[in-house]
Amino acid sequence: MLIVSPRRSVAEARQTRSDILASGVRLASAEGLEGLTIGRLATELGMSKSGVLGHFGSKEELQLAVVDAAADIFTREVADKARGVAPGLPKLLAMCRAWVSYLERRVFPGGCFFTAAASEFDDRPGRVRNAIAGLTTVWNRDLYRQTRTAMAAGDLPPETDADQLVFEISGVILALNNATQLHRDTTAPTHARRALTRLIGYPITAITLLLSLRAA
Amino acid sequence: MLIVSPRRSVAEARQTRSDILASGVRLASAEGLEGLTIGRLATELGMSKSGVLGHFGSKEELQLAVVDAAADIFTREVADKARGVAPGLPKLLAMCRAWVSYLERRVFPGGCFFTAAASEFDDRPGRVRNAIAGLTTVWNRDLYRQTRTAMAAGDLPPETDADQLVFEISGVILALNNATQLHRDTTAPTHARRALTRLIGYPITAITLLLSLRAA
DNA sequence: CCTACCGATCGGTAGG
DNA sequence: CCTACCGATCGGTAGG
Repeated sequence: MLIVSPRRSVAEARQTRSDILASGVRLASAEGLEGLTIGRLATELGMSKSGVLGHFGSKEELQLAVVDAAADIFTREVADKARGVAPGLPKLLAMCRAWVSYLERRVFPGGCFFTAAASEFDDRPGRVRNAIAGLTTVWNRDLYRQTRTAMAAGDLPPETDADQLVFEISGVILALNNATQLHRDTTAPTHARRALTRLIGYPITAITLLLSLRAA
Repeated sequence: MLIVSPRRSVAEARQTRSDILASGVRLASAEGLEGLTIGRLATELGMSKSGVLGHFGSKEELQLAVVDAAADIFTREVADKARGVAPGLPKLLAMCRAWVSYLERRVFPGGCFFTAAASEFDDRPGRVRNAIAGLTTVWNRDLYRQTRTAMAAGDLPPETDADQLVFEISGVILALNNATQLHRDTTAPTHARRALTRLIGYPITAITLLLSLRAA
């Protein structure tokens, strides 16, 4: 019994898929997940539309794959930067620092991929919306956990309202993204660091982070 | 010399235009300013596409008119609610109160119209982007002005960084919008009021507003 | 304000 | 992974 052999090797196909996703993340970051059309992607990659679509099956699957690829980038840029840091306050500070840096460096040219995606899909029930909501919930939960650990360790006041703190941190992040993208406001990272420092009670600069590490 | 008479009277045409904009604001709030297509608008209104387009000339003009119509609603919901209030701290409190209420009541079903529009257009240079950026700049400037007035009156500490305060207020607003729309988080308005109260140093509840008024 | 169009592009399929 | 399609919809125009 013969199996029809693919025109490209498995390794080549995987590379193509990863190329498509890299272009897709960039395109979706600038134009939105709906503005990411199969035709534009194909043109940009010098492929046929069906060649692109064949890797995913439908536009929704393509969107889900692009969201996953963007999440990998975010994880590499933020969570991984705090991976070796002691849980609690040091890790909370490191995450905030990396988050601000991720927005300051404009890792996604269109600003935070997930803020844009959330705003685009928060009114459209479906798998894409669920994926975005799920990811941001996980990241917020991580902030919450580090806050509770910091409280337990006595590094944050015991009367801290952890949910409230996470809400306010998310606000600073959103304000930074908004000011950077819409107003091209270059003072925004400074405002964001100042706000976070006041919220958490410790400067979020690198030096303090090192001191926290040494103390841990 | 004859002028070709329109099929509808001027008053009727104006009413039609206003009907189109009302539908347009609702559609754009849910689907985005790009998802607002002339065909869908026509179907929803029981009109022909060219009948809709004739009122605006092009899709971009339609988008600009919809942004203006949404700005009128925002002004009615927020700025007008603080119109009679004394400048400075009382007005700042009243504006924040109205802003939270506007998001809590979900005046636009898709969440803050301008947050969504900003996220959609922050990467697309053009008149629509300029209109959105201009409006949010005006509203932020109003917050800034009231902050300065409150400082001059001694109602806020003289060392207050007004730009920083406006940045942080905008973050609370954005976090409230995000939590409400993406996570359907009903505790968000409480978090937002608590954050604003702490930022400004006075409760933003109605009773305090009345007391501030009496004291003024 | 309508009908009747236009070329372009959309997501997706058949078949190889 | 390609060519060659499909019906639907896009923004917009001509002409009345």
